[in-house]
Amino acid sequence: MATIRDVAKLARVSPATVSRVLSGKGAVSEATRRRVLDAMAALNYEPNALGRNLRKQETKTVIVLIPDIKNPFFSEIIRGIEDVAIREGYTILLGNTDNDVKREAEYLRILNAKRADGLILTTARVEKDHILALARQKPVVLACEYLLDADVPSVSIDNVSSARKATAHLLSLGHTRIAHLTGPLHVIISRDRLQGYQQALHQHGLSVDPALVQEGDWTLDSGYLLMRKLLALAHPPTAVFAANDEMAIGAIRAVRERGLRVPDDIAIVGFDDIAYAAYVDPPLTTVAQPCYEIGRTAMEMVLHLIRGEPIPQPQRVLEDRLVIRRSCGTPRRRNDKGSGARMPVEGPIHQSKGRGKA
Amino acid sequence: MATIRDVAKLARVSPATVSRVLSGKGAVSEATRRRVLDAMAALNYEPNALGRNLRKQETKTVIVLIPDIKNPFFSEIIRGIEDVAIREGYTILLGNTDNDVKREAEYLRILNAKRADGLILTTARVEKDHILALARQKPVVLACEYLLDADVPSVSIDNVSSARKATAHLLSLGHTRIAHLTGPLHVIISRDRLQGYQQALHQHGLSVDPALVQEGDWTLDSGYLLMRKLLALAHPPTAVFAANDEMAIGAIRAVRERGLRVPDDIAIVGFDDIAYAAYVDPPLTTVAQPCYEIGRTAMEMVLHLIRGEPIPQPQRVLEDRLVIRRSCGTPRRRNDKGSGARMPVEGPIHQSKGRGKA
DNA sequence: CTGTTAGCGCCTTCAC
DNA sequence: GTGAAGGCGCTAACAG
Repeated sequence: MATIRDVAKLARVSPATVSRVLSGKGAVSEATRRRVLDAMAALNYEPNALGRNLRKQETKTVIVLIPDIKNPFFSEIIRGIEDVAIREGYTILLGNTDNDVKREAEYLRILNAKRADGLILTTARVEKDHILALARQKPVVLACEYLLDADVPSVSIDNVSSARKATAHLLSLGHTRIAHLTGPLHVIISRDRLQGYQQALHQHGLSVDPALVQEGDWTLDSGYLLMRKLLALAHPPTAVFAANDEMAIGAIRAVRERGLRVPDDIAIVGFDDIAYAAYVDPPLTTVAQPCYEIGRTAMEMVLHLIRGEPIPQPQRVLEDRLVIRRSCGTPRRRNDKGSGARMPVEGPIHQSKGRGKA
Repeated sequence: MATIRDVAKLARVSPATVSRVLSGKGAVSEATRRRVLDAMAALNYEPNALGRNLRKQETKTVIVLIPDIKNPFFSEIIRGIEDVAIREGYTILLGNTDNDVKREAEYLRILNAKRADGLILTTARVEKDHILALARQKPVVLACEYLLDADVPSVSIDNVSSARKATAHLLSLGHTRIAHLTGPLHVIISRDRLQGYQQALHQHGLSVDPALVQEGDWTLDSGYLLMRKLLALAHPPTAVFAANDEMAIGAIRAVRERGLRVPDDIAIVGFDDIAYAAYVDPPLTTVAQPCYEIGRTAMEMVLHLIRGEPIPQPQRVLEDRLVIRRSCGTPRRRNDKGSGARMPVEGPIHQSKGRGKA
């Protein structure tokens, strides 16, 4: 492979001049510029990033840590991140940690070894203090998550209010025995959603039945398994609010296997509005997060940090939206009298964002 | 950040000795080794990868190009790749190209700029000659895909025979009007699956009705839309073989919206066996690809290439498996007489592979 | 406008 | 067993 010296030699200039042509900075006469360009073309020259990286002490790379690449929710965030990255000449180093703290640590070492200029963390498991310490020295941004009492930049939705909204929706349909399938409770957003659920019940004068709160791990399987547990209860719930769509979909299957129907026997609400939510049967009522937007914003934030610019709004909270489909049905008959067949508003099959084509 | 010189100074040795301790190569007395280690700890030293990369002309990074990160099929492949990568001290640079040739080209440039040591391509759009040229100079491996008459290492399943098998299954249930939802036909695996579908029909003495073959783009939406088209036909099909699960799931929704039932009115078979396949209603009959295995193998292959070792089996074809669930039902009544209610064999809800936990 | 010089941090000879 | 020297490819500062 040709180096900058080879190009310089062929164009009969110094390496510095070639570098100037390359970067576009510094004055170069049109004539020599031509010569250099020709030489580059002739040698099929591609600047070696390794030399440049070392010299400039930067890699134009950002690490993105996600706990579970199989969750489509994260795919969409990654798309948002990557679109901005590409536009700005950056590359993303994907770290799928599978919820393994050791693997997370591995990627943090890569950051420290200067292999990347910044880091985007989504629902990480590293300890708060560790993140804080890291964020003091390196560009770090939290996506979908935030740190209490800390000023690490973050983008997310208000999970408490969203969960409250979702639960309130079930309450408004007449449900009083509402279960909640939580995410792993060591993750703050799981706790936030749990809190929103509790708030909604309390506001309705209801108390929280601990038997109806089950901790899952976001997967289809855990939703399925936990729902079976709930159905085995002496007093099973009439509605379920799952902390993400995958668990909700798993729950639907469990309900159906039991010979019951959604929403007639059990109403279900999910969270995230992944693409499948509109395609399962019945289509899932869920809280739509602006995933793509979250990704975009997170990437823009690290970029600011990397460039030493101030971040306009370091703690960004984006809007979510309750998408009502069929999985929670119409208002529930209050034990005896019907309430008329009101058609629920149906959410869109999908929202096309970015450059997706049907 | 401390450099190797700082450590050397503190340990009162030369940088060379520190380097020796770091790499474990070259003899160092136990006493000085201790001193160096202590100095490293004291300074919280982390070797700068940039310097090392430049010196050694390697980055321990492999680029993985995928056309669509939202497709869960690829997520699983990535997991396989990453697990091997981590184990071998490599990192993956994820390139989600969204089927954009320009974006692919961008990532190939990164490879040429020495920012990565190798490349794994999954169903890429770059021209064959371009890939060939690249593969001659750099470690390149194809996953899920292969190049005709070329010796670029690849791992995939035999898509022709799998598709034949899937279609034959529908034929064996008594269907004769079987539609096929293809992937984008510029991708070789789409053409292979189409070919398998055609072969099965021919072997059954049936001809292919062009109206029943529709080209999609792997997405839920395209499956939905194409199925609507098929249902609008004067003679709609009684069965559909979709080239992937997402399109199959989209198709199910279209069928149901039309007031028809799966599999009673229309039988559906998918391809890939993504996690959702077992969770939709009815659970999807599909061809299970060993995604994780494909990923693992692909990564092992690039590593061989990078290390200049020979690859045991450069053209690897892995086993697939038809997973029979409920979406294609029991043998079809031949117009008039019933055929007894035979229960279909039900596939597993999911296969747990790797370190996934329920 | 262009060339020379001097490293970025590391590893690998080659001496001793 | 250890140190000194050189250079991977590039760019920034300084001369001219």
